[in-house]
Amino acid sequence: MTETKARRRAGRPRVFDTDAALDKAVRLFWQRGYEATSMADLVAETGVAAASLYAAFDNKAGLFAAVIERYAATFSVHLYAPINDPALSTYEAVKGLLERAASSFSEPGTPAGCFMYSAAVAVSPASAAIECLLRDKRIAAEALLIERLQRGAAQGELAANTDPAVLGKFINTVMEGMSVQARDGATINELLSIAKMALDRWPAAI
Amino acid sequence: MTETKARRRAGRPRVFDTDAALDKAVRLFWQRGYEATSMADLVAETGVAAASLYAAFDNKAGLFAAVIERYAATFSVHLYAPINDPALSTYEAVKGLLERAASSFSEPGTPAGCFMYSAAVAVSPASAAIECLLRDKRIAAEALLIERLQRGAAQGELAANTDPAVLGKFINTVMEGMSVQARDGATINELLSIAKMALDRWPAAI
DNA sequence: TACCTTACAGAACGATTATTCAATAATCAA
DNA sequence: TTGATTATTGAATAATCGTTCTGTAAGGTA
Repeated sequence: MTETKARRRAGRPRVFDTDAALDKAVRLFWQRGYEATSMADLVAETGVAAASLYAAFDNKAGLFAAVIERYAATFSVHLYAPINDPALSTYEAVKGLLERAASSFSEPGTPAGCFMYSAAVAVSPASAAIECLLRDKRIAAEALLIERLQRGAAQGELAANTDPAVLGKFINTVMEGMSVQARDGATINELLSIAKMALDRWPAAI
Repeated sequence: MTETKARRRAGRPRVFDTDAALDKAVRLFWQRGYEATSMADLVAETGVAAASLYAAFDNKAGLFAAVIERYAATFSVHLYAPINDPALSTYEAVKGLLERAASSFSEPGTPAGCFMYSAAVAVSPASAAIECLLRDKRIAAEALLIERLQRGAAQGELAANTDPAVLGKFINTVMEGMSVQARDGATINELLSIAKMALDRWPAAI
């Protein structure tokens, strides 16, 4: 937590709420992707003038980077909470992750699927850096999952012949596929059946 | 097969090879997606003048529609061949599908992943029809897989308590996830391990 | 009060977008 | 050879892209 009573910066104070604007921008990039979202769209949606957005975020790529962090701090934190919950068994943690994916990917109030998986999959060479930002986040999330599975394996929660790295990649793959399914209109119940099937034959220790 | 010696249309004959141009366009849209691929890019890559492309395909959306059919007639046909092969058991067919996905999604000569899953996932409202074209293809492919599983179930190849629709959606989800994994740099061996783990969930009849 | 700093609003920027026009070229049927 | 039809080329179209400039407003500090 930064100090609430922080020294006010000199100059005219910012009038627009940064997080509120980012929340609007998150929805837009989430729905349309990076390249298909124009600065004009962002200005219209946030109600913040273009020059103000540039002053705050440098350029479109900078705004997108801030949007990624905003999404991570809100939606991703909620999605991955079971993985970081020490009270849960490894199986419960993965089950919780997939079930949250099912509900969150099909949540009516937000665009379908996961922002990290849809916002910049295929992109022009000029925006390759943008694609990379999201790819790094995806890879980091997968690593987090694999680490959790490795801890579980170390505590004897997984069958001895199970490779946590492969299992983690598999779970992550199913989740990425669930995002595509959600984009194509899959209901929460369909997503839950998919998650259930992925959890079937869980390689528990004997 | 249309007649080879078809009556020549009146007027100046087309000089550029339509399929060759479409093959180039496939790669471009596959790599960059619909919106991030400009007509200028397509002109540079195919070597065909803009006006000629418009004469042949009406507009960018029409060209993209032709590109979809070209991809379906080449890559998709190869990918789904095991599903349509009556000599294979249901298990062998699905195994063949997933293994072809693993190798084709990581094939060095082509963009990573599957065109149908990456070329237009998040798109501007103006191009919503484009997104729909691909979604319809994805849903049709899933239906094809489910039909194959239903035939297998009817022949007693699946466990009695297995819902072919759920199993098909699960297999399809894994394949969609594998496309994202391939885009993020997964090797063919990693993709094969994922496919293997999905097949471990296979509900064979007792 | 007078500075200094930052943020605002709106117009303007050059570059790029998808698309079309006008002129010419190549084939067929007569 | 003449006319009809279609393709090609290269320039030109209006609209939109991300970005920046200009002038003014709103806060601090002295």
